[in-house]
Amino acid sequence: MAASVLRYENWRPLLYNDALLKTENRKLKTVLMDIPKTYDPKQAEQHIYARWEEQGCFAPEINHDPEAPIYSIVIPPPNVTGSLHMGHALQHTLMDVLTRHKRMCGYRTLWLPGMDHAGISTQLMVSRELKKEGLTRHDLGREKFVERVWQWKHESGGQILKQMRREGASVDWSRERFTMDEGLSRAVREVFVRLYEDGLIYRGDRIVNWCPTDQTVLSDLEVEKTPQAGKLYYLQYPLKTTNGEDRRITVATTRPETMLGDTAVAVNPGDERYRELVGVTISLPLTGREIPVIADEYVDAEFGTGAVKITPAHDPNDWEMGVRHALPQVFVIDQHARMTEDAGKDFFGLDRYKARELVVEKFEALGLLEKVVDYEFSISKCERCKTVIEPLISTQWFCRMDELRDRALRLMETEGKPRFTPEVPYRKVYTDWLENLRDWTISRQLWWGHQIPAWYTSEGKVFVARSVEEARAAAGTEELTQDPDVLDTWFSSWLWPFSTLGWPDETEDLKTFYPTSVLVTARDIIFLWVSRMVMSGMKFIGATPFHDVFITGTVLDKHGQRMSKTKLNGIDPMDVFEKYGVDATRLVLASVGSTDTRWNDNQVESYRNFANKIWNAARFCLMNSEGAKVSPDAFQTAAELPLHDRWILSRLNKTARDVDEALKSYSFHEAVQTLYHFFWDDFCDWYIELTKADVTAEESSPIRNAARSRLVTVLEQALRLLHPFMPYITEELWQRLPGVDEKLLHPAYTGAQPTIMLAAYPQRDAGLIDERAESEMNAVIDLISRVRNIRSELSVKPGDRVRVLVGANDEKLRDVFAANTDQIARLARASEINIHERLDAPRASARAVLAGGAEVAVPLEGLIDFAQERERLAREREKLQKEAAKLEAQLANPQFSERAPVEKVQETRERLADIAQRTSALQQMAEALK
RNA sequence: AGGCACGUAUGUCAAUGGUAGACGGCCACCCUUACAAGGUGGAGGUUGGGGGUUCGAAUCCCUCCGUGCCUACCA
Repeated sequence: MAASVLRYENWRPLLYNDALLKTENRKLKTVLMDIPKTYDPKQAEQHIYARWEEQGCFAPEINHDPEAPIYSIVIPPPNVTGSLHMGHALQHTLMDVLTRHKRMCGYRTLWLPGMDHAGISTQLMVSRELKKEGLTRHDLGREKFVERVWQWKHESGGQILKQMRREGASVDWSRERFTMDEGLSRAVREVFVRLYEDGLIYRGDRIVNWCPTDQTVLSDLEVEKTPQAGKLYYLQYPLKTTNGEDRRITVATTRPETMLGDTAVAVNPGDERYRELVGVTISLPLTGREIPVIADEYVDAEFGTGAVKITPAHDPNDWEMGVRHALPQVFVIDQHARMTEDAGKDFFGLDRYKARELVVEKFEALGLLEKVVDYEFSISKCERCKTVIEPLISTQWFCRMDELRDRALRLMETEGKPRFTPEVPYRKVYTDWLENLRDWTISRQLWWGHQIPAWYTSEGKVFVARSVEEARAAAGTEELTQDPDVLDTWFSSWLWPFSTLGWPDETEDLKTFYPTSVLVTARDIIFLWVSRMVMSGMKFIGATPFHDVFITGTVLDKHGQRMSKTKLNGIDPMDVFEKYGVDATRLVLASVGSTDTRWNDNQVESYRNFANKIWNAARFCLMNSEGAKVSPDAFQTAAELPLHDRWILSRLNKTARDVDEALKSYSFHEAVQTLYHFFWDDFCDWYIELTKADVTAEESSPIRNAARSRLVTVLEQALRLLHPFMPYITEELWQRLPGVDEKLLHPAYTGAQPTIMLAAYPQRDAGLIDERAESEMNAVIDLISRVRNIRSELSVKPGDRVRVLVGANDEKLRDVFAANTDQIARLARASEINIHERLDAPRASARAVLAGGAEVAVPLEGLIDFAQERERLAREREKLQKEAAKLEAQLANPQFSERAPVEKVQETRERLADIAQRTSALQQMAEALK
């Protein structure tokens, strides 16, 4: 029976139809007792998401308030090849928290999902599949290959989107985008043409990072540098002398094979050792070529021998020097990293590393190898396939960045946009990088991607156009060949915030949701992506693409290492969901926020326990919910409300206030802490316990039902506060509360099916924050805690009742205790509470001092060891005296009272006075024991 | 090499220059009718070392040690 009751679709009408609510069905409690004692996250995770999706809760259209403020986020598009890792889970959690929060606040909310076509990764992935069939992409040809990639995408791409559903990500699937969609491709072509027409895109010969495996150029940002233990070879080059004298110049190199392409040796112009050699000719060994010695400031006289071999065709720095000195370029290495014909017949066709060995061998044979030393240097590798990069000269397309860069920098300077969180250090990181920006190599020698919209005539004349038709018209001929290269993947990603909204058309979405509210992303793509989006946004829309940028921390493994596929130290978020539930995992991730954090299962476990605590608190409320109803009126009888009710209202409103402020400043950790403590400490530990007496009464009565209604009403508010962080459990429970209906929805969503995700997020009501209730409640809590403390220290059996004697000078305090004797007696397990102005307790009592100077005694004839008890009191006094000493020293310092703010001095005096009072009370108690 | 962070309880992390906290773990006692994934109570810190500024420093400055990240170059 219980199992069917718990089904989402049918349990609510079954339990809470009006008839049941009216008739006080006795069976209700029995049925509800069958709610399991532990929360099973999987059950909720299975059905709830689909329901939200079916009802269209994620789309901004659900909000029908024309005046609603706008909140929008575009997802950093994950690679189509990717599957969910911790970094995604972290970002998605934060974006979902923000989105759900704003949605519940009545904003018209859009969180737009989508994917990136990920040029190199995807092409590699499909090529690898082909390899299994014994094919290469060249066997298929370009068209068939691209078709095959699309097929792969449809069949197995986008795993991550399914996983996002499990995460509870409230993205609008109706607006899902892919960077290779027709719409986005059109935006890419439009941007390319406009930049070309503005003279910002050009084609030219440059030395570039070439990946010999992937057969494509890579941008600097796609290259990773790794330290490498290698060798430094000292090669001697004979100088051409008129008198036939054997003179040599020694150069040091890590890549001897490139000497075959040397066209000069450079020295620093200020270097005395070589001054007279500048201009002298060298006969380059193994080649028979003659090359000059030149002088250039770039050369560091301190390093190596102070003389550098120059290979303009195969080294970026040498290339630049070659340009400065008009040196010839000799190509000795080809695109497959093999030696060319120009390297000489001994080397032609050799792999670069084989060639290196052979060069060294030959130098040694010639007696020109001076020495070889061990040397550690960093080597450039392809980020994707880890092949060592070969710098090569080739014709590529470039984008000039100066103008774009300047606008982005000005935006930061004048408006402080985008606003980075954490501002330190990312604002500086961002601007520093922009200031040193170089031109962007945008062409890639791949097949998968946006083919460059440039066409060539048979004479090689180029026409850049939005379409082949446009190009033909411009060229006046049908005989055009399109540039075979595709654009860097980032050339579509950098348009993401507006291309996804329909640009270049002036769509409603673009007008409504651009600029987006915030970008949540990882720090390693601040340059690759964030800065470029700002530049494109400024250029093409004239406005920043996002107001805020939140940079997440990194989830590390337990040794503080980055999680990575190669290290196999990654933790799969899906496994964690499976083990602890999505909601618990989300709390951990929300707590991570912007700090680097080592992953720790204990943390998830503790939040799993928290979810269970919520479950059981709700279970208790439901078991005692006959005659109760969630209602804003539950607290309307304000004047007569008991202390604990006024107190929980105050706590609730402070919590709403604090969570709101925390989220405003992206302090996710603080928001989680606030909610955790409110729910567990305030609501469970105290409120439920304090209201239990009324709520669990056997017989129905107006008092009982009112107390029950207040209880479920507070619970309902708490669930709403928790919802953005823990969407599943809150929905699961919310649906079961009595009296939950469409009236609880935010006004912007009236008419929608009742769901907590469209309920109004609790806003602080300053009028309900009640400092007096809080301080009175604190006094009661303090008293109960002290009695519990005494019981524990003196090993009083839990079942034994004790007498509690209270002495308080303050009449108001006595009134507070008097008004709550039943509560105190119940929670402290006391048989009676006697409150007097002065404490008058039997000698055989355990005593304690409360905050505010009240005293409490628990008579324990036979249990008290007088000496031990005196010692206990002495220890406590000692603690206080230590603190008092510190405060006294502070006050004794004349500088303190002179320079510290008046309130601080006053506060210190009060604290000291309080301590003095408590100390003397403890003293008297000790006396009483003699 | 330069730059930027970080270093707090046994672990993971908090703390506008003003009483150093939370969670987990640990110890003791309790299956008290929402919850043992729980309850009650408790132990545990010269905030990496040293110096300085200040009435007052985990917080600001200097320095050393350790860790991480970024950028550039390394012929």
